[in-house]
Amino acid sequence: MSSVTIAEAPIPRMKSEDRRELILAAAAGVFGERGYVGATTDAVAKAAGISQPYVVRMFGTKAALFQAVLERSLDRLIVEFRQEIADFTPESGELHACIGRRYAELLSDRGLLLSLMQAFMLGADPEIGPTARAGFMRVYRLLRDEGQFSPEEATDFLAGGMMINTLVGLRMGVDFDSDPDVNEMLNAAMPWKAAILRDLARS
Amino acid sequence: MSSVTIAEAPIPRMKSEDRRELILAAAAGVFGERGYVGATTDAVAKAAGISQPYVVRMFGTKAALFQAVLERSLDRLIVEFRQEIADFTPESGELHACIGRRYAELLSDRGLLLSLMQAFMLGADPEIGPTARAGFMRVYRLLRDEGQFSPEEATDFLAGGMMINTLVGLRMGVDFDSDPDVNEMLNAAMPWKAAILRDLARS
DNA sequence: GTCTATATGCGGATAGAC
DNA sequence: GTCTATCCGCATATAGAC
Repeated sequence: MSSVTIAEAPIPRMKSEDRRELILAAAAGVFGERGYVGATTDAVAKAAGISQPYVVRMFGTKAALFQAVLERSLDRLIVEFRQEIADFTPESGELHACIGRRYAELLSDRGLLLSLMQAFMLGADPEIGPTARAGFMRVYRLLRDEGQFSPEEATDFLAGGMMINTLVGLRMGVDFDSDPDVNEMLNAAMPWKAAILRDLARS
Repeated sequence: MSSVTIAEAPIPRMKSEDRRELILAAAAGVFGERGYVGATTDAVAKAAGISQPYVVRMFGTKAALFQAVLERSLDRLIVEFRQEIADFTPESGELHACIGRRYAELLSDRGLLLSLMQAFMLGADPEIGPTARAGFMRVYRLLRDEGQFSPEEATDFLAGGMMINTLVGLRMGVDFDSDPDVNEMLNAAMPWKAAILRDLARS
């Protein structure tokens, strides 16, 4: 009979706070993969397992979503660096090497690094530009003030980071490591653990 | 009378070869500014002073246009580097510093560096990715084989380049140099001529 | 060689039900 | 809290005239 209760479609409900985090994580991946403009709210929605209008509903606009992703990525980066600085003891080796290792570990969330890098390319955008510049300087100041880096040490460190970001952006190592030159280059660029990048790359 | 010859609208004709170069130059700027997806063929057309369909007509598709821009940017970069290596004499100082200066001068065509960098972020794209990776390796090999850089020297040099590209992408120095930290950082990142970047930035 | 007009598809955003 | 349906604008690409 029509009054029989049929198994209802499982509509997963969630506290909007949790849902928000879920969307942000998905969005970081999509923005990192396709860039700000190339990413669609629909792709984010699919990655988060919800409907496209709901993504927009939660953040108002795609631009606002991107800003939120950017903020989150930066916060997480800074938390990691700060903790490495706090945990640091002279026996661990050199501080910049330790932070470098920590940075390399962040590669496990490729979206984090790439969404940041995408933002760094959008300096001309009137809304994103200022946020991106301010974010970059936050990292610089952290290294200098809390990490006791000299300006030169800080910029050298950042240069290495931008190099790694670029290599991640290029998807180096994915299906390219048949070329011995690539491996030579990757090893030189990341004495730490080119291995890690290689592992992560297959995805 | 209707047969009187009125001054006709000046329709500038050109050899398609010249027109092609004109479009490529305009496109490099637009792609650099807005990214591959964000750039519109219409914006390129306007920058080149022609109609949108004509842009498409000449290159077939937007993707093909981007590939052409990428190729052109890389070729120009490599020509510059190669010449600097050829002109090099021990009295000029250190080779990597000379090439660095040459790189800094390329900043005058911001589109060149930025369109390259945009391509480097598109490694996930099935068409652009391979071209971008191959291009990056071309530069690496040039430094190593013709410039006699060790792998470590080459990657360090490239890291500095990626840092500069990032700063250009961020439009650092444009309306941000009221912050003394920014100037400190820029000076550390580019002992060469932070001044040049500053000049170029206003545009 | 270059344009105008336009077809077509896609993506962000809104309305409103459940 | 979450969905379906849908509007609307924009951008690539095509057709075809000059």
